[in-house]
Amino acid sequence: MPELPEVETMRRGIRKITGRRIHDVCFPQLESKSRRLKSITILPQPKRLRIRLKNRVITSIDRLGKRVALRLDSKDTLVFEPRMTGLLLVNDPPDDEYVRFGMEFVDGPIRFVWYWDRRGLGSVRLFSEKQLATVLGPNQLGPDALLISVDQLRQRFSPSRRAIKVALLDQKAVAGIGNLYASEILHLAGIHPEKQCNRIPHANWQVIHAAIREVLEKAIRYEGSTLSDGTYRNSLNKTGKYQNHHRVYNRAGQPCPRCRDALIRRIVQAQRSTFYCGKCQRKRLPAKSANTENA
DNA sequence: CATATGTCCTGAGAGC
DNA sequence: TGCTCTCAGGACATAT
Repeated sequence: MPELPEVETMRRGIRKITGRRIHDVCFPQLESKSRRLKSITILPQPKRLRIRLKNRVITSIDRLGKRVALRLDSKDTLVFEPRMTGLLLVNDPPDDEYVRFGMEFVDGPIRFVWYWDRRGLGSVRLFSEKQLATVLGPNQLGPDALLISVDQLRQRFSPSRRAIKVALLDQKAVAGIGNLYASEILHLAGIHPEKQCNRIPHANWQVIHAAIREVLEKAIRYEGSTLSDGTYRNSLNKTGKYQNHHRVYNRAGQPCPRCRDALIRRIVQAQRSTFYCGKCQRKRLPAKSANTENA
């Protein structure tokens, strides 16, 4: 489930192709005889895509939320969208049916970049400048989770009646946060995932903002999370390490790492699992006791 | 308009 | 053993 940290790790893993010329591209899945898998979305059609990519120079590599964007000297942008199981792998062509797309480079340290995708929910798409602006412009994608300011966060979230966990997943509100990191962020911030945005006190947005940065930056340092299915890998096909630092995700029934007392709970919000500590993340503040100063 | 739900896809694992 | 079923959650389409 590549989210911001995993996609940022992919971007860094291929950044040495910046300035390099695409010698050729290929579509291994389409060329293999295995008709078992559905094809991923490739736009435009492979034949036309190859014409527009061949001999183009990559001028820069950006991340757009959970997507990797290669800017070309033609002003086109090649966008990889991994969704659930997509990966960008470097060199060693993995010899299996899930390799969907490849780029070859003649010079530089990286000879090949591969787009691999088991479930095939992801896509490889080439956009003109104009297309990119309409498909992935500021109206479709909110500020990046690592760049958004406290005020932007508050302005975009606090009017909403949605639960904070559900709102954090909305890429139009803020780009890059997915199901795993939303739970992690809210646990660090001490906010109940079902708390409605419009009932979150003004000052708490600063806490949430800080938690977003802290969780995502640490996850990037550990090169993302490889879950028990082992799917996610960095560009060298190595597992991420942040799963060893998860506070709540997939830890239902285990003691909360903060209070070391209550057990992590799992609930479902918008058909997705949410994990939290009922003690550290209260929906309402504990009732004030009149007897606390009794001595 | 805001918000909620359904859909796609594959492999793993459960249950019988 | 081998079948059916459920689940995982990215983004988007459709419904309320």
